[in-house]
Amino acid sequence: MDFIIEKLNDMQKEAVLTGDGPVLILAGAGSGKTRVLTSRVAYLVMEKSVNPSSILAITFTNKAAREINNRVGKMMGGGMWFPWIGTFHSMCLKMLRMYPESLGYRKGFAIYDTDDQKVLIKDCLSELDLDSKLLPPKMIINVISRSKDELIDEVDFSNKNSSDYRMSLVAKVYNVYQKHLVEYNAMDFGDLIFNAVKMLRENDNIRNYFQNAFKHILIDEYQDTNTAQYELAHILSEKHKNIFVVGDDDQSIYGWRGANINNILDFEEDYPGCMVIRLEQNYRSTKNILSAANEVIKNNDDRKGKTLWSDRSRGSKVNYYKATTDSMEAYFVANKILKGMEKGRDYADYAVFYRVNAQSRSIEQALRDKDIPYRVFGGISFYQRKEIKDVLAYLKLLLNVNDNIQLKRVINEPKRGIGKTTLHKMEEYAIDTGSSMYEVAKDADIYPGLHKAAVKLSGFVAMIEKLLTAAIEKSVSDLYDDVIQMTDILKQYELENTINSRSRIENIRELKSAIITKAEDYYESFGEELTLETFLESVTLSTDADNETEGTFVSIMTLHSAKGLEFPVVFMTGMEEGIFPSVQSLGEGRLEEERRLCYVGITRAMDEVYIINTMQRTLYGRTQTYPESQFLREISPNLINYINGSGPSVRKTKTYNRESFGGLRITKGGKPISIAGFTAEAGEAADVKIGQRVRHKKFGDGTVTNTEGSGSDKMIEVAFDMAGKKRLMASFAKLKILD
DNA sequence: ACGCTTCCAGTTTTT
DNA sequence: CTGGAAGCGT
Repeated sequence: MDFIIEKLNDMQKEAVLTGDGPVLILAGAGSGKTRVLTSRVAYLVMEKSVNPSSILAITFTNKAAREINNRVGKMMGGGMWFPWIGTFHSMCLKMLRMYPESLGYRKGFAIYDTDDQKVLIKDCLSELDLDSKLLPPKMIINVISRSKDELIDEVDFSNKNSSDYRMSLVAKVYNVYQKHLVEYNAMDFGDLIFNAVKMLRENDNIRNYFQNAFKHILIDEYQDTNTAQYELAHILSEKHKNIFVVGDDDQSIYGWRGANINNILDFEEDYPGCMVIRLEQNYRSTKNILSAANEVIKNNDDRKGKTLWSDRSRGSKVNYYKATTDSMEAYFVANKILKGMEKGRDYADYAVFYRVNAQSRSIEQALRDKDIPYRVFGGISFYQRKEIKDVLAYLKLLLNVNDNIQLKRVINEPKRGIGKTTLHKMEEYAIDTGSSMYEVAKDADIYPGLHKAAVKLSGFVAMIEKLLTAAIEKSVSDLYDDVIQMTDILKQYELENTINSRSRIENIRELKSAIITKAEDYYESFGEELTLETFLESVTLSTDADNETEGTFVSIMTLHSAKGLEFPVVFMTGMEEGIFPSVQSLGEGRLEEERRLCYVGITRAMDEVYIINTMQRTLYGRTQTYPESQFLREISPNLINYINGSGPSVRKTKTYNRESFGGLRITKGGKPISIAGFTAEAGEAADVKIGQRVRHKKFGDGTVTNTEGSGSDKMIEVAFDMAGKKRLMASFAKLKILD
């Protein structure tokens, strides 16, 4: 154990060795958070003789969970099994699977993803005769999900929203939606946490059992927990009070998804007498990069406050490049990467970040053009693809034939001549008889409205029945073969024979490899054959973020997906007001979260950062101009290396012809006539920063766009509103600083 | 019931 | 620009 402790700095040691009771670790970016967490787990087991099965460690991704498991295993020489390391969702699922009846569920309940939710919501809308134009399913899903995050059930929601007509309708949908979920024996993602809390609250025995079972609770990324997760942790830790949370309020970027930053901000009040330890030494970035990140984040009010420092060298300045178009931006990135490769860099050293997935297109194009291998992270994951979801829906249906949502997805996929009229009738009969659509399909010939479709329906039923037998007898991968073969799902794509359809076939084939790999892993870990249930569960709870970032390729991803990763060289693209920060966040006053996102981006970099914006961007088929991001101006110019000091904006500066502009009177020709009460001393504005508005006697008002050099040689570049761009000697220019 | 056309919306997304 | 959904004609 000593060899583990030796490697830690004082603060990390304190964190790892701290005694029982609540502990809050405020761990800055790159401060060795995972090392602390894993060391703590190893310490508890090896020094404090804590049983691994009484440790509950919660992470936000499966990847992080795996990493902790592996690292702890390695530290302890392997062979130790931690049954309770996982994500909030997987841990809750594990608890719920033990006592599903306590909530009126049956064994083997299904998990609904967003797609399933959407279908079910639409069903609920039509059942209630509500217009999906007035109440878009997406919005309803959002409202319901946020409510579950806040532990507001359908009854509470209805009571709270009785005055708002629209919301009272949503309340109705929420109610019917929950009813159907139980009926279909299914839970959505939000239910997993919500129901776990409910189960613990309402059942003394179950609560006591888990409170006793978990002697130590450790939570990673605590800043991104929502209210339900907070409550879960609170209940579980009530008895032993050993709650050890690690997080960084400055990296809370999932507020829009229900994360409650107050969980971390108020930890000290919620857990009186808790220990607070700050990890402020950053082992990742150079001093310059860190300073830039610190300068940005210090503009936030809603934070605990901490300043990261680094032992590393100053390093190079933060590079700033102003491109003309998004395509130029992308080629700048590509060329920089090629140059770096000549100097001995590896493709894997590079990451390109952007605010929205749609921005990846131009980046991808430039990289492809320059033959640079890359990989896009996030976006539509493999398991979200339509063709994969179709195959999975068949498998899910085999787990529960009464799951109408899956049945509706596959019954006419591929086309079997079963259309919506038939489906509508089946649905009605199912409601009338209180059975499922599959039961109705089985007895299609006894229902008057289904005579015509009866033959087709019985064909479908016969196929499913055969597959049901196969599901009992065969392994998941053999069952997959049967599904593909009997449903003939590939045929339509083969006939289509387009690039698109061929890639769909490839994906479906790829699914088999995924099944085989999972089955092998499972056998290795548990010595048992992978069950269909376990397979589907792991698929719904896994995401793209679990993918490996190692390899010889450039990683390109959204800033959100970048959290937790690090790269020697980072490109922050699209640093434009309206893109990043996004218009939506500006409109909703959610600037601080955007700024945290910027902080996350910069702190991913080890050696070099390139911040890029462009004057013209084509997004969603619309070309627009955006001003540079305010975050850029928050970094002081002495930390920035301006790659192209004067962009083409010089030539583009227009001569305004307005009567009055910025307190300046001008004539038709654009020449100022007089400036009332103007006085300025030479050198008064020697320390101006980029973005600063200044006034010049001759040129009028303008914005500082660049500064170069220092001391008496310092040059300032100012884009004057009327007179265009001028370069001035800082120590001589008579400039007045404006507010 | 199906396939073709038109229309529309379009952040971020660890589960 | 692009994918998905709704609408319409066969």
